[in-house]
Amino acid sequence: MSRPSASAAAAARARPVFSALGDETRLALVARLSAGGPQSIAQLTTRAGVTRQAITKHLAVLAGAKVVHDIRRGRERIWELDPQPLQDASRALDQISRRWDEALGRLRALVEE
Amino acid sequence: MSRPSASAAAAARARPVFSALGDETRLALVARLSAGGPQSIAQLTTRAGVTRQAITKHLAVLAGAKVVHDIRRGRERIWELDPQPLQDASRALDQISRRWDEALGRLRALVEE
DNA sequence: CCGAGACGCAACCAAAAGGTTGCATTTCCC
DNA sequence: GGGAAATGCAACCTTTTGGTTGCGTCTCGG
Repeated sequence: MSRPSASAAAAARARPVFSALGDETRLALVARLSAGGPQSIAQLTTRAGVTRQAITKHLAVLAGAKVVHDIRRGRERIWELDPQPLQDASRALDQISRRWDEALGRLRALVEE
Repeated sequence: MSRPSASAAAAARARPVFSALGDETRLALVARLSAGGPQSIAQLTTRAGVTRQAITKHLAVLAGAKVVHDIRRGRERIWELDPQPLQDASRALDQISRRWDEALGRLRALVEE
């Protein structure tokens, strides 16, 4: 098995992703990019409820967490989802749950012995 | 299959969890509870780097996201992990990744036709 | 060529977050 | 009984966050 700190380290690495997805606007952006594919800032701003500049800032935060990346094309900037960090974060959460189950099992064994 | 908004709704429900885990101290608390089982505030404060009051506040935030819950026992308050919301969040992230793969596939098909 | 479309940059602002200190309470246990 | 342990409550402070407005720049297309 893994060392005690293995899942904790994985979670720590995923922390920027959690932080980025914790905001409602940003999570909506990710959902949109996930379902609608690569889109420009102007496109992502429509029906977002906030200014284009706000969207730009949010995209920068998401990019900082490696959740999205941009591709410049002419006068526009296309943003695309990066699924890998999301997968990693997903696995990290799963490991935390599993580790808890193990800890619970050990506790029960301790009580019943 | 699910409707277009299915994974988005799941993600939206998981947002409080992401928000809660986005903080370094809180993520460390979750990791500790996950690996070490139920613990009191005093225990969780040791080697945390911040005050007991700060820990108390963080636990309140985690409780708000249903990630932990407390059990009062005598003069102390035991905090325990709640794995279900973490599992749900994990699945939500997974679905976002999958949906992106589908969208990518449709895009490629569109280009190559 | 030149107007409109798509962005970038910077200053500024109000609210929320993270943290601390000080003091009151409740519960153990010698 | 009484001190120490474990917490709760509240006021206060600083930094970060999310958002806006204003203006300049680059690019496409008729």
